[in-house]
Amino acid sequence: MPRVSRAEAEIHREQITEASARLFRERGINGVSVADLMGAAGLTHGGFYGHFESKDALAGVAVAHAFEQSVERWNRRIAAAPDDAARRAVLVDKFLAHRSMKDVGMGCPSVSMAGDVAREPATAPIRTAYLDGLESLVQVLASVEQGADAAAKRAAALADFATLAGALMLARATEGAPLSAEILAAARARLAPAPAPTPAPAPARRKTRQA
Amino acid sequence: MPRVSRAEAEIHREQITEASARLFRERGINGVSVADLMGAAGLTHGGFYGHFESKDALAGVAVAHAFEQSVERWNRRIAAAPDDAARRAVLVDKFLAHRSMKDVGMGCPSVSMAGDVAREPATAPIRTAYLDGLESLVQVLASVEQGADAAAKRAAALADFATLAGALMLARATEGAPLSAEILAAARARLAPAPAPTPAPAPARRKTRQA
DNA sequence: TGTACATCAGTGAACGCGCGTTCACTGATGTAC
DNA sequence: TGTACATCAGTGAACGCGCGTTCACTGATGTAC
Repeated sequence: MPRVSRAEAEIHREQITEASARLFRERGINGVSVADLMGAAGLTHGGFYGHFESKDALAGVAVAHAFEQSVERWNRRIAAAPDDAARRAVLVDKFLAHRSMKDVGMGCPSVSMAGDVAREPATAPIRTAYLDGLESLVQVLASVEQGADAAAKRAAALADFATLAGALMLARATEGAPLSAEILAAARARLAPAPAPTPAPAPARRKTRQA
Repeated sequence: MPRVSRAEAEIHREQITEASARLFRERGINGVSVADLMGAAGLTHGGFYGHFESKDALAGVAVAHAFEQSVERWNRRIAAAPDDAARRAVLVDKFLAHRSMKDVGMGCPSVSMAGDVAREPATAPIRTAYLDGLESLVQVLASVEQGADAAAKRAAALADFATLAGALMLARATEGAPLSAEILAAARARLAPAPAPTPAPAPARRKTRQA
């Protein structure tokens, strides 16, 4: 059915973006074909170039979208906490959760896209998207850090982020082995020495998304 | 010139392994073709399957080789230091050095291969190679950590490793932006708060390799 | 040491396949009157 | 509101290309005598 309405076409564009944001995180940019992405929106591959200039251009849009989702999620989480210490704690706790490690497609793109981004040339759209997205997340984290001044809070956020992202990356690469959970636990202990760890298997309903 | 001597064939196998260990780290497994790898050893692509069962099998061998190089390098570095604090400091310092970030092909495979490894199925040879290699590096780091007992030293090593690997990953993905060096500096400050940072541009000759 | 022959490391053409991108075409949508 | 026509979202075949892997072949190496 060719020539759908403009409203429908816009919905299609959003579906392609949404599916790309998930599939690129799960399988990497080379691991997903244009036909896969269009198929995820119920379309055939030929129409792709009516929506995006190239696969690379879409990768930039998709990564930006994934980071926006993460920033919104982080802001939602810290909004419910009473003070900065609790806000930082909830971000750490969710980021290093087992569920976070498993659901790559909805997880933080700072980890799942880092390898792809590092290998792209400096001019690729995905690099700008990644840089801006990471900066946004770092600022959210810095806003809840303890510190004498803004510089100290930012430095704490950067070091914390390195630990969080590194732990998730290593845990995923060793998934299936005991070492995987060991890494997550060690990072959790390092970043949140005092309070309670994970809240237990959860009683009733929970949100589906993560870090 | 077909049918070279067995000694030459063994050298060819080592050259393929060596080139793979470098190129896979730089460009990822999908970023290098069998023809590229054979070409790096001065051969044509057809002979590849006389040396390795498949590209996947080679990836396992190459990653294991890369980790072995890293373990040797770490052991060489700590051998020259007077005490455990100095040993840990030199490992942190070299891992987070600017040169370490730039030379992906000779850098630690725990960072450069993590993305590829995480997306491979559980049965892929590269997963076992990565797991064993990472475990070896963690043990080297644990052996120079401060701690009440072996468990505490291992936990410290795992948390430190997460910070090191995460910082290098994020710095590479943001290379070219000020944030990149900022991340490395924050991780360095977190892991080595007291002693001297980088030793300065270096006076005379230096080794070529890194983390 | 020398000869005869089997072995096998490497060659290069060929295989089937999937990819990103292009393009002529279709027919419902959107618009001008 | 109704009609006529231009627009353009999506289709599916086709393009050129590079990939991992296979295979018949070559001729120096390695070995048996």
